[in-house]
Amino acid sequence: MFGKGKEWTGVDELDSAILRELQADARLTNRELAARLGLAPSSCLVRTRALRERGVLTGFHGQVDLAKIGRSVQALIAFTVRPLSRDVIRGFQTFALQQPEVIAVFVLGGSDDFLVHVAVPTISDMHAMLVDRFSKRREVVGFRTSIVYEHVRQLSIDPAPAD
Amino acid sequence: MFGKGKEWTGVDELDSAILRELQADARLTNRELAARLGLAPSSCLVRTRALRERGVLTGFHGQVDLAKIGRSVQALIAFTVRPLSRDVIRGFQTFALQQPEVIAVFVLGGSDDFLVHVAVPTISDMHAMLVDRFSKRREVVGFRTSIVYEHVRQLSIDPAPAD
DNA sequence: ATTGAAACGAACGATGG
DNA sequence: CCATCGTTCGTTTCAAT
Repeated sequence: MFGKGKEWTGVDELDSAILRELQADARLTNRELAARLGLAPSSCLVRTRALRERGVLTGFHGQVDLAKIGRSVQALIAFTVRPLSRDVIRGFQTFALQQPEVIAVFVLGGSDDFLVHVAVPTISDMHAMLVDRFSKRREVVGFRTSIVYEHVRQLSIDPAPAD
Repeated sequence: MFGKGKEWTGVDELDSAILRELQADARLTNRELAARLGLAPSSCLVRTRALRERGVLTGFHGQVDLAKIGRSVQALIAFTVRPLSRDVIRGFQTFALQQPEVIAVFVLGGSDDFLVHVAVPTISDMHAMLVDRFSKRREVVGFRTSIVYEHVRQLSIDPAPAD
């Protein structure tokens, strides 16, 4: 009927514009945002708040340059874990997120079970992390490491076009 | 000598705390941030500005719930491209980032050359994107798609501990 | 839904401790 | 680094449309 699944929440052109601007710069003042949309600050505030309350906007986060905080080496590590039960998945995920080197964890379907994005000062820190902590976990039956030379994110993700 | 490579920029405990708070909530007011650190607002402002000017803090970004903007299906796609020249790498990366489904691109070393994170409304949109656009590129010699069931990011990344 | 006006709070530069 | 003042600017509420 709507073609977007049950999570679809009406987001009109104005909402989209708000999302676009705030994804690009979370510190835009409400006045400036309103001015860019040709809206009164009060109306703009109502819409932005509604987007947060509906859970469309989930948060605002500062970004740091990893190299400048002493984490120049990035990698993606694909893990296979066994047995593939809910408990094991949850346990590994929790463990991974507790490691200070870990930036993000993807839970996957396909040939690998997890992809873990890490940032460390040097290659030997990565080796130490893998052999001393990750491969000591009993559920880990294998992993493959790929160095990340570059990581670029989209400045802003648009809502999917209406069908 | 310093063990952190040439990008190392002195970040003390107070700076770390600022980075931690602003990664978790980019919209903290300077006053509130200062209060949490037990610092005067004026001093806090000086430090936060310095972190931006030194490029340690690179930006502030709003986050959206992908499902709520009609992009419920996420995947990671590993691409192999040939020949592996600078121009080809740059060209593919630029192309990928222009696709509205693409959230992020990783340039890799190892068995795959790129990892592309995408979010689409449905599986058939993903299929269409791959066959109609990505696999038409001459440099693409192969790819593997893994579904993303979950994607969790660390709330805050700490500076690497001093050696 | 959107608005304007008014009250409140925050940012910021300057000064001096 | 802290404190305070003063100006400017932003936020938020609310009655009205």
